[in-house]
This record gives sequence, structure tokens and C-alpha cells, in this order.
Amino acid sequence: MVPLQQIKKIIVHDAIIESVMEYIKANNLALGDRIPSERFLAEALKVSRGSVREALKALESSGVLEIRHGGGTYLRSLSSAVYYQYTSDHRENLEMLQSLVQVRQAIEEWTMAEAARFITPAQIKSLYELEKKQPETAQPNMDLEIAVTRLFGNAVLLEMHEKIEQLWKQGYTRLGMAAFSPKVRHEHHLAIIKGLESGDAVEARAAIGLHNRSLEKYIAAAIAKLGTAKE
Amino acid sequence: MVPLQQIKKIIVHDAIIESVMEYIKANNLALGDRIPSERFLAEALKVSRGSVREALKALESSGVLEIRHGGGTYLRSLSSAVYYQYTSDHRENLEMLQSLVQVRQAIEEWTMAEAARFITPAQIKSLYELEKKQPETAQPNMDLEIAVTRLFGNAVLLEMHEKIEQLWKQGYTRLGMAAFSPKVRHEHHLAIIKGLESGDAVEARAAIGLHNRSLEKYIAAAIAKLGTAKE
DNA sequence: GTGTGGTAAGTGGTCCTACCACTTTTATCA
DNA sequence: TGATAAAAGTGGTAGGACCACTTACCACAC
Repeated sequence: MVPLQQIKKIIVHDAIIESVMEYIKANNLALGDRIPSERFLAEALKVSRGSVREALKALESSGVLEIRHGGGTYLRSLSSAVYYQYTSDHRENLEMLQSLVQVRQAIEEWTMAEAARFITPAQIKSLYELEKKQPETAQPNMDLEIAVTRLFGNAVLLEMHEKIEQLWKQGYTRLGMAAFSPKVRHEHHLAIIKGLESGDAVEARAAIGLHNRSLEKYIAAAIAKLGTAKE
Repeated sequence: MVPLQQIKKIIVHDAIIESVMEYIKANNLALGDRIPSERFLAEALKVSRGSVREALKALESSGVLEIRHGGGTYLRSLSSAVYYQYTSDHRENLEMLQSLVQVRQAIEEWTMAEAARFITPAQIKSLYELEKKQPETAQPNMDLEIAVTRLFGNAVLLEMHEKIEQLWKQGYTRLGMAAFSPKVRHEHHLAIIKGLESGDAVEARAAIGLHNRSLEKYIAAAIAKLGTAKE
């Protein structure tokens, strides 16, 4: 008995978004370049203009396009988050991780240094317990770093950090990449907590800096390997 | 001669988004709660269903709503960035700015310290020129900080910083707030460039730190004033 | 030349109506 | 009572019509 084949529903709205993104990438459009008019797109894709508008509006709200009343629609920015969302290319994923390491470094150096100034013994204790619970899996994991950020009670800061973590995990899993050594990570994390415990901003900053620079080297090595493999 | 007053246009699409967000806030909806149907909203707001759909689609693409075919529309998440983006409440805007100052501090301290290590004399010169061109308007302005971030050639980092700037300006303009003294800002900016020029990471970090702490105090004062005014 | 105003074409903004696809609720009947 | 069918409600799509705005071009007056 052959199982019934699953019916794939086509959501016009999403299909249009993909088509437009593909169009942008295929034609290698630069920032400021113009996108075909709504009527043209509707005609070319054999869909209604309303559906085209919904798709373009969504792309506008996520910052990709700029729609000018009476003046046409233009490519505003190729937000790397959105761009990466539509590519599965290995190299580009690695590049994303490389970029993310720097962003992590920026945010985490600051949060660690500042947290060292106000963190309480009770909070230190909970961090130790959090780290102890972490199984030594192959999963990329920055729960400790996020936990520290949570101490600030700053929603915007927390969300930004979580967004970075999300992209980070996404890049790792999509690459099917061997994660950074869990053992070394654990050691680094312990050093970070010790740095916080010391109450010394400089020491805390150094501990997280060491960790992130290790990650940076790890990614750089993967890129280098990819480069030679291609030649 | 009295200058002509600018005409304010009403964009239905945006007005609907605001209305829906206000509805969510006013009724204190929890995650998973249902939003009125498209037809109901169109009727209540006296607009077409198509316009309502565009607005809802935009909110869906930014993660606020979840639209289920045939099943209704529901509140999915209220990230503070999105939440703040659609609030016109004075206090909440100030809170956003307060949160943003910390985020700025985190990113900019790092970018300044790192940039000091690799910045070239030519780049220093262009920063001076950029700052010279800045008119001493009442506009909040962080072009200098963004320009420095651009030097890293890191798209993710740049986007994040630009997003912060966007929220920052939005908060300021929506408050109709007297901007931080342009004169002092200019002085601070000059100090920042000098810090970069010195090539000393510590000095650069100190310069931007001073600037952001001033902003922090400025916001805090506004909040304190608001607090007493309400009592 | 120069710039002023008019004109027409193209484009996004909004509305309307009708119908399809899916889900939830209600009513019905065995 | 429980399963099934009908109905109502909701989002998805289509197509047409008209309004609002931008742009490019052109003729005219200076």
C-alpha cells in the first residue's frame, strides 16, 4: 500500500515574498534599486494585486523594502538576518557566525563587566547551579551569558541578546557543525562566573573575552578549511 | 514671515496598526488571546478589509500576531521593542530611552575601544568632517557612533546599532522632547574622536562612556520630573 | 537660457464586491 | 448520547474602480 502523498498547500502571500527575494538575489540588486511595480508583479506572477501588496508590505515592515507613494518600491537594506534566512549556503552561514562573534563580544563584555559591580552572592550561586546542570552536549549554548543579561532587568537589552543567541544556534544547526568543545566551554564558563564573583570589572571582561576569542578562532578555522577545500 | 505649517497626512495602514496595538494594550490582552476578526475591525474602524489585512499582515511578519486560516487572529508575542515601537505613552517612551541608553553603552563602548586599535588617520579625518557638518539642531543624532560601527564591515553589528538608533530617534521625536544639548553633544563627540585618535582603547572607552552617562542622567531627570508631576 | 506652471503617464493607497478554503459551532438524527 | 451533517464565522484570493502622489516632459513667459 502506497501511502497517500501529502498535499502541499501554497500560500500565495509567502510564495510572493520568496519570488521577490529570489528576484533581488538573482538580479544582484543594489541598495536603492527599484523593484517592479505592484501591477507588473501581479501580472507576472499571476496573482492579484492585493496579494502582492500584502507581501510587499510585510517586506517593508521588516525593513527590506521602501515603498514610496506614487514613486515606486525600492530595495532599502538587505538585512543580513533576512538575507541569511533565504540562503542555506555554507560559507554565508559561517560568515554570519563570524559576524555574530563580534556582536556577542560587544554585548557580553559590557554585561559581564557591569554585572560584576552589582551581582549578589545569591545570584552567583544560581549561576553555578545553572552551569552545573548544563549537559555536555554538542549543542551550542549561551544560557549562562543570557542569564547574566537577565539580571539587568532591561527588556530591550535582553531581547537583543536573545536574538543573537537565536541566530547563533540557527547558524550552528544549519551547518551541522561540530560544536565548540563542551569541555572547554564549561571551563570558560566557570572562569566567567569566577570573574563575576571577584567583583572586578576588568577580570570579568577578560574572562568573557577569552571565551569569545576562542569561538572566533574556531569559526575562522572552519572558514579557512572551507577556503582550501574549494580551491 | 511665518513659515507654512506642514500638512500631516493620514496613512490608513499605519493608523490601523496603531489602533490594533492600542486595543491590545487597553484591553490588557495576554499571549494567545484573540483579536477581533478582519471584517469586524474594518467595520469598526470604517476602513476596507483589504487595508485591515495589510496592517495585520505587517504585524504578523514582525511576530506580534498569529493568523490562522479560518480560525481567527491571536496575540503571539509582545516583544518590548515592538511594544515600544507602537506606544505613544510618555512614560513608556522614556522607559524605552532609558533601556536604550544601556544598550548603546554596551555596543558603543566596545566599538570605540576596538576601533581605536585599527582606525587610520584618514578615517579619523573623515570623522572630524562628519562631525563638522552636523548642524547644531535639536535633532537627536548618533551619526558619529554609527559611522564608527560601519568601519568594522560587520553587517549584523551595523544593523543592530542602526536599529537602536532608529528606536532612539523615534522615542525622542515622539516625546517632542527637548534634545540633549547639541553643544555638549558636539563637545563629547570631539572627545570621542580624540579618544579614537589616541589609539588607546581605554581612553576611547572613557570618552564614549562619559557621553552616554550624560544621556542617561538626562533621561533619568526627565523621568523624575514626570514622576513628581503625576503625584 | 531659465524657471514657471501645466499636463499626462505611471505608481502606490484605498475601497468594494464576490467567492473560495478552512475552522468552529450548532443542529440534526440514528 | 454520540456521531454526523449543516451552518455560521473567519481568513485567503481575485479583480475592478477610483483616489493620491510622484515623476518626466513640454510649452510658455521672462
